Amino acid sequence: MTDSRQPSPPIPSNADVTRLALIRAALKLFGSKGFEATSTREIATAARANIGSIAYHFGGKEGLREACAHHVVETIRTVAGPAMRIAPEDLPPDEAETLLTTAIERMVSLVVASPEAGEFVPFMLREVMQPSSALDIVYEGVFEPVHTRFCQLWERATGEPAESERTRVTIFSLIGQVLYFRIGRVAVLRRMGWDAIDEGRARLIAEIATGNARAILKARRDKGR
Amino acid sequence: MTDSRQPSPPIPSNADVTRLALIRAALKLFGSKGFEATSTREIATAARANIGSIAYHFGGKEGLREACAHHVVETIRTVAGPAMRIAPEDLPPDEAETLLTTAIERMVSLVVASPEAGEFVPFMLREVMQPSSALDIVYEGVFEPVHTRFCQLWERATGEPAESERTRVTIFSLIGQVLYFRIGRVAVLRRMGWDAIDEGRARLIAEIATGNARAILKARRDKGR
DNA sequence: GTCTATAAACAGATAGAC
DNA sequence: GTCTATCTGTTTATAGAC
Repeated sequence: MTDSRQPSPPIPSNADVTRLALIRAALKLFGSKGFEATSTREIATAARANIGSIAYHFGGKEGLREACAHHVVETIRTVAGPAMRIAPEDLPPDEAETLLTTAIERMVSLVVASPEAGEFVPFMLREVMQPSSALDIVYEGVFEPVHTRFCQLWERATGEPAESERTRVTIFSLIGQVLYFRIGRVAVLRRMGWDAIDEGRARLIAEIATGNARAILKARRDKGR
Repeated sequence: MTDSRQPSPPIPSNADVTRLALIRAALKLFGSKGFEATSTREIATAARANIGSIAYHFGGKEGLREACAHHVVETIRTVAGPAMRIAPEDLPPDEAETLLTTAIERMVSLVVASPEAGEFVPFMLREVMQPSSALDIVYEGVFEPVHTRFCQLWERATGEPAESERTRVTIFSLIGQVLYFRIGRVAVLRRMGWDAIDEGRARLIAEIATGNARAILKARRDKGR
């Protein structure tokens, strides 16, 4: 009935709609409450589907978790892919620095954004805190490529080898300073006396995070001489 | 029977031993697996106590969580208390900077240390990720005082007001860069090709974290002129 | 205080009607 | 594909013996 054979943009079938609704609801609940704390009934209700549909589409709760991981990877690949593909060779140091700070700014937006895309981050953070079958998917699909990319930009900006221990650990510290604004969100809100992180506050955070990165970059360059 | 009336060092009764064993086991399990994913039976077995003892001593699972929070606060207060009480007034900038970097080094040891004290950190991070009745206890007992302390040292080192938005956000970024080595531990291990974080690796992380702090400090001081 | 038995609620998985 | 009824196991909390 709804089948019109278009090759390029596939028309979402009725089943696909249910499937996606389940993934979206699960992603949100897994991220905010945790996998074990979320019941399949809760997910089905939030997705306006029935409990049986989880078993039908994903084989079970664990399968749904993995489907969520794939969905996160695919979505991030779509939005961040183009920027990731710019070859780092032949980049002058100051352009590499600009790309790096821009990447940090984007990360702050993603991490701090309340709804929509921001749901991905808690899910991934929980996966990495408590490795499961879905960790490999998000690690290889997001963590590893993003970290590697940052390391390459760092090399172009400072001259330090991208894969040296020092560079890799430094990049983790740079990423960590941003991610904490999601993990410790309630502590941040309470300590700052904020009720939410609006755009202006997100800009302040981004400004400080990129400022930090530039300061560290500068210190390393000066030392390298 | 075991009651010898010594006022200062109270002899631990049989009940106190069970109580502490339960808290310790729960702290470890809540931290590593999460509150909901941990069953009371599991805790009782790990503590070599019976299930009923949790209801008896803490009223239930939720009460045990709060007892864990109090235990964490008390322990941290004992070990970090003395350093926290050094008055920040009249501190010359370079001494404030030294105190700040020393505090970061200690935080790295605590965060990266696998067993013992390191069990506190995952517990607190989970609490802050998913606020519960125990969050207030750890927030007011640890998060808030530590953050405030860092802000005061920052003021002495840079001249920026301790309670300005900029300072408070900066301190969060400084703390976040360290905490991520616990949250993203498995990602760090995998990306670094490490099987564990031994003392030498912990020193590398501490060196980079303190180096970052000094670089940011320097940039801010230069800008302030 | 310790320990066991049990109650009442809830979990995820499954079979089968539609 | 959707939806419901049900099975089986597990959960926390509780009552009561010792």
